[in-house]
Amino acid sequence: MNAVERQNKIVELVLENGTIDIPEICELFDVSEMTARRDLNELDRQGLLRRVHGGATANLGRSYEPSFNTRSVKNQSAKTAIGLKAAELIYDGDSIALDVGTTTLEIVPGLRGKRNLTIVTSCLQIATKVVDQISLEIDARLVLTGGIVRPRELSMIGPIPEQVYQELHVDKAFIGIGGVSLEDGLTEYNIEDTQIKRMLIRSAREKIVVADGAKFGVTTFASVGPLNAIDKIVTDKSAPMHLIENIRRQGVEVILAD
Amino acid sequence: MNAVERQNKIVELVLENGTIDIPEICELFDVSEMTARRDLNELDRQGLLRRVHGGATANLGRSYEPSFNTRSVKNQSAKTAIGLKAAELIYDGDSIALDVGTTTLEIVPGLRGKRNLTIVTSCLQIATKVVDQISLEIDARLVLTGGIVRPRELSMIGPIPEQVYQELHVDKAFIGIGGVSLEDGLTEYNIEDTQIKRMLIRSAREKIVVADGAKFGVTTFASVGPLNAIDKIVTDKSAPMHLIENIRRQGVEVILAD
DNA sequence: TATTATATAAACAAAATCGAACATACATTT
DNA sequence: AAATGTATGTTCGATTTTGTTTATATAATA
Repeated sequence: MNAVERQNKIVELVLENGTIDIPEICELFDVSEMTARRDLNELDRQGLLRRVHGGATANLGRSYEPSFNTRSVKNQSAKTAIGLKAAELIYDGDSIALDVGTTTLEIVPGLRGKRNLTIVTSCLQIATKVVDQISLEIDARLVLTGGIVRPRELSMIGPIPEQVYQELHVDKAFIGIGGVSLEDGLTEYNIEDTQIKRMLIRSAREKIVVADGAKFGVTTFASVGPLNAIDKIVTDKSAPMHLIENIRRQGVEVILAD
Repeated sequence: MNAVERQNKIVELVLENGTIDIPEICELFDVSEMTARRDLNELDRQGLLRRVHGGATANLGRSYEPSFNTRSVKNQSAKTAIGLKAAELIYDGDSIALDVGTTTLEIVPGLRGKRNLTIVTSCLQIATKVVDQISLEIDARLVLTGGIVRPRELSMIGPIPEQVYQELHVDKAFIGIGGVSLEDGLTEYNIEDTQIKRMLIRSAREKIVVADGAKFGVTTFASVGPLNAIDKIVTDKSAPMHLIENIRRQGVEVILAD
């Protein structure tokens, strides 16, 4: 077992149990305390966990966003279903923007077979997936916003994408979000994201949020906008029914994936 | 069992188990450690897995590499050497721009270990490779220009990258090129590329062309600029000596990789 | 607060791993 | 047959990772 493998397992364990301590690591992987410490320090540096005296804990504060890989596992099947359902809203010839996120990423497989799309995104991972799965020349045109690449999300931020979104106009924007609540509207983990999401929303004729049920009733760090800033929400049946009803009364169409 | 066959099996195993180590390969295929290492290094270079100390781990999300790969096996070892040599021109703290190309792509491995870099590129493939190989948060900041993604080269073109290059200024630009000749200077296959390359050259304090020997004495379709628009050329020993001498006389420093 | 137990980082040592250089074997080309 | 090219193995110094020791820092408890 090499270092990388061991560190991955440590992260898994921490995410599962919420915490880990040095002796536990020593025993599990048969390494010295020093190695265990070095691993934890490195993982803390990478932001994958939080180092504490004697061990480490999961890194799940309110303004902390779980890293892409970690997040994508959670609720995966719901997200896949939501992504496919959302893709049904896209027609041949549409220009669409795909926001950063694990749910928006799941829209990509649903694009197969659609013709003459223009896809705008500020997420490197989505771009890669589009290139992998779609025949670009014939069926789609891919536009990247550019910007400073954030290491974990592989999203691009800064003045470049803001300016680009200001100048581009798409038919439909699909927006990923950290939390959806009646009181606080749409909220996001990261303040840098909120600005881009706002521009994205402004640049689109139709604004569609994709969010699995676990996001409902949740408020995260930074506000993106009120609920009525958007037109539709695509979610799954695990979303609380009373919240859905309430959101619908505010004029937002809520679509449920099965 | 030949090398290719063995390497295919290794990739399969890694995809299946998520990881593999050197002794495992030695035993399974009855080869020396050195061969196992060479295989893993080669597969890492191809992007089929990620090399780590003691073995390799799976590398997801890069399945578009092979198509690119088949195109560019030619002069690969020369390009690798040129890339490494060119990387030696980069110092800690530098901001650099990496142009589209198979040779510029080979600069990326040479960036390992350098600190505090800012890397600007309009090539999706280079971006992916940087993300895979460099520890972004600490060692480098990656900026993508954005733009319309060209299906085959995975480079970005159009008004967005032109504007971005106009507004950014880097210490060193590394430029890939289709042909270098005394009469016609620097030329490129594609007219869309020339405009971007010109902006790139203008935005950099030091302009460095990377080109294997086969590009010398060659004129392709569209002109990028005269030879004296650049400061240095990094190439290999297969470049015709009389041309090199002549280029040097024009005040362009020519660096030979071994 | 003072004391004790535990955890920590730094420095050094040991082990594993690495890659460069060269050697060998075999196939292909000239 | 000779020359060239390719794949592989071997050796060895360099590098990376891990372990051990020790002085210091931190937490728990009296």
